[in-house]
Amino acid sequence: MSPLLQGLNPEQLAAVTLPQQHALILAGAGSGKTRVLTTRIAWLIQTNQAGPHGILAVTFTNKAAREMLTRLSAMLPINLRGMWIGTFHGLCNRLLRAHHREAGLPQLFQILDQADQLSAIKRLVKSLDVDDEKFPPRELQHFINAQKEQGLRASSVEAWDEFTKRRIEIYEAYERQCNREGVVDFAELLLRSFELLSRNEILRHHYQERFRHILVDEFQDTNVLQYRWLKLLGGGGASIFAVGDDDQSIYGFRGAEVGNMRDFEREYKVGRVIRLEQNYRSHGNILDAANAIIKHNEARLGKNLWTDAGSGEPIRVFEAMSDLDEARWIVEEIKELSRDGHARAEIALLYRSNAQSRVLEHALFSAGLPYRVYGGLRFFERAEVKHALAYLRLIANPDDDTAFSRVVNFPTRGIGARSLEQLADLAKARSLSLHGAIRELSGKAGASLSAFAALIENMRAGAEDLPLPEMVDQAIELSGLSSHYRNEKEGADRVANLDELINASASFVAEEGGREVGEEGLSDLAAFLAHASLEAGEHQAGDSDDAVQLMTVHSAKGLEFNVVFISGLEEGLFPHENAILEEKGLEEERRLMYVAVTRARARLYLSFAQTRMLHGQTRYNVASRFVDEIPVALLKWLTPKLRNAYTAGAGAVGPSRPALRQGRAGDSGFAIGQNVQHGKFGLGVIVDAEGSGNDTRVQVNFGHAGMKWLALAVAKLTPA
DNA sequence: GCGTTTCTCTTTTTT
DNA sequence: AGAGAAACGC
Repeated sequence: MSPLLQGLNPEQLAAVTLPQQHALILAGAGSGKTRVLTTRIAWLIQTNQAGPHGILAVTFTNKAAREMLTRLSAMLPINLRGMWIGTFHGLCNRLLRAHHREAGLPQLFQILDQADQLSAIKRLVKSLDVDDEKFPPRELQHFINAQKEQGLRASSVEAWDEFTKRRIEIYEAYERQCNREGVVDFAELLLRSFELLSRNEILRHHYQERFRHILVDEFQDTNVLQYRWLKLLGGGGASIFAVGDDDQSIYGFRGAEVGNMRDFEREYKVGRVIRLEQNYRSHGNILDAANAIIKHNEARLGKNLWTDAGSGEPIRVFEAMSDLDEARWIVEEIKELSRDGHARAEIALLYRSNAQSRVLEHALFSAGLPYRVYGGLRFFERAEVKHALAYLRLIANPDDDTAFSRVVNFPTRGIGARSLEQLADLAKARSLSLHGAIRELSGKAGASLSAFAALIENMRAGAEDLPLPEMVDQAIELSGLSSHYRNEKEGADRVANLDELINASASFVAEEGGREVGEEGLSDLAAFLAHASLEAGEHQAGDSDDAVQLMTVHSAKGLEFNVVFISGLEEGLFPHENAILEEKGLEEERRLMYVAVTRARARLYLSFAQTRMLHGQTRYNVASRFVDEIPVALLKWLTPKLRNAYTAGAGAVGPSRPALRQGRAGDSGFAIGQNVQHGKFGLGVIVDAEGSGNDTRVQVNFGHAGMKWLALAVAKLTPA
C-alpha cells in the first residue's frame, strides 16, 4: 500500500480512494476531514488519475487553503503552483484577471471589501437623493449581496411591491456605478465569473476540460450561487468531491444553504454517502454531550461521532451570580490550570457574541494573565492602511471613486463637503468619475481640487517604473500621510503600520510577484491590492507568547484546544433571542453549540450567569436549554444544581434586588429579579416592570417559553 | 471647514 | 456601556 494511505481508517480510506465519481463525504468534527481532502488530491496525482493541472480545490477561508497547500507539499514532491487551490473568491479573482476583457472588466479592476462597498453605496444613495431613512445603506448592501448570492442581477429580480421596486432600481444604479468605476465587490467576483463561464462557450469548455476533479471543503457553507458555479464548472464531466458537515452549518444567516448537501446528493446521484464518524479529537464525555445536543435537531442528514479514547473527565458546569462573577471564576480556574501545567494557548474562552469579551478581558487583564482576542481589526482594515491603499488604488485607477472619496481630504487639504458635492453633481451630469470631473471644473471651486488631481497625476507618473515597495513608500510620503501621522500625538503605531505596509508589499513581491508577465509595471500593484482585499491579513495582536485564546464560537470553527470554556450559556444570549422564535434559527444556534462543544479535546467547562449587563442594562437570565440537553450523567456541577437551571429562589439573586418602583407594585409582593411560577409558561424571572396598581405589568423571562409581558392583575403568577 | 456634542444601535462573519 | 455616525455650533 502506498505510504500515503497508511494510517487511514476504513472510511477515510474509502473516501480517499473512491473511483472517479461524484462523492459526498459527511465529515464530523475532528474526523480528519482535511487529511482526507489532501490525501485524496495526492492520491489522484500519484496514481496518475489526474495531473496537478486538472485539479480544482476550493475552500472558504485563506487559512484552509494555505493549510491544504502546506500539507500537500509535504506529501508530494511536485510544484504546486499550477494547481488551482484557493477560496471561491480567490479563484474567481484569478479567473477574472486572466480573462478581464471577456468579463468586461478593466485589467486593473479593484476589489471592494465590505467597508468599501458600504461607502460606495452611501455615495450612491446620496447622489440619487434616496431617503436614507427609508433605505438605510446597510440594508441596501445586504439586499444587493443577497440578490447576487442568488445569482440575480437587478434586471432579473422580481418586484412584488413599490419598496422592492425602488431597491431594485438602486441595485441597478449600483451596478452601473461599479462598472463605471471598474470595481467589483465580493459577491460580484462570484457572479461575474459565473456569468463569464456560462456565456462564453469557449472558455467554459476550456475549463470544463481542464478540471476533471473538483474538490470542495466545508460544503455546508456554500450558497446558491456557489453551488451553481460548481455545477457549471463541473458540467463537462468532472467529478465533484464534496466534503462537509451539516451539523456544523452556522452561516445560514449570511446565505449558506445547508440544503445544498441534500440537493447535491440527489442531483449528482451520490449512491453512498461516506460518513467519517470516528473522532480523533475529544474524549468520550465531550462527544456524548455533543451528540446529545445535536440530536435535538430535526433537520439532519444523521451522524454519530464516536471515539476509542476513554470517556475522560466530566463536563464541568458553573452557575455564577453575575457576568462579573463568571469572569472572575473563569480567571481563577485558568490560574489553577496554569499551575497544573496547562499551556495558556491551549485554553480557549468562547462566547456567543463579541460584546461578552469585555468583562472577560477585564478580568484576565486585572489578573495579569496574557490573552489574545480574535476578531478585531485586521491589518489591511486599519484606517491608516486603508488610506494608503486608497492612494495606491488611485495610482492603479484614478476613476476609483471610492478610493478618491476616502482620501480626497485626508490628510485635510481644505476640500470640504460643499466642493465635493459640486464635484459629484458635475461628475454625474457628465458621466465622469470624480477625478475626471476635476478637469471640467471651471476655476472657482477648483484650486484645491486641482492640486489634489495634480498630486494623483504626480504619484502615477512617479510610480510607473518603481518596484512595488518603493511605489508604496512614495505614495505614503507624497500623499502627506506620513507627515500627518508623525505629527499626531498617538500616531506612532500608525506610522509603524504604514512601514509595515511597505514591508508587506516587499514580501508579497518576493513570494508572488512577477508571476504574470507581459504587463506594464502596475500588475504587481493590482495583484497586491487584490491580495489586500481578499486576504485582510491575520488578526493581529500579540500572537507571540503563551496566551489564553478568546473568540466567538463562530471564529472557533475549525480549531481545537485542550481546554474550552463556553461562557454565557443563557437563554436569550446562547441561544440568541433573535433566533429563539423560529425553528430554523434555533437549530442553527444548536449547531453553533455543537461546534463549541466539539472544540474541546480533554476538558470542557460550561458557565452561565444569573444577571448580566447588556446594553447598559441588567438582564436576568435563565440557563440555556443547551445545558439541559446534555445528559446529567456527563455533568459535574461546580455550583449546586437546584430544580431547573435557574434556581436560586427568593433572596439568592443578589444583595440588592430592587422592589418594583414605589407606588407601582408596592403591595404586589413582586420584585425585579424574582423567580416566579406561571401555570402555562412555567418557571421564570421578572426582568422589568411598568405601570402601577391594577395596571402593573411585569416582563418575565420564561426561558424556553420566551420573554412575556404579563399584567399582574390577570396573570396567575406565584413566587417561586 | 473643522471640532464638539448628541443620537442611535447593538448576533454571529469570511471573502 | 460604548462605539460610530450624524447634527450642531464656531
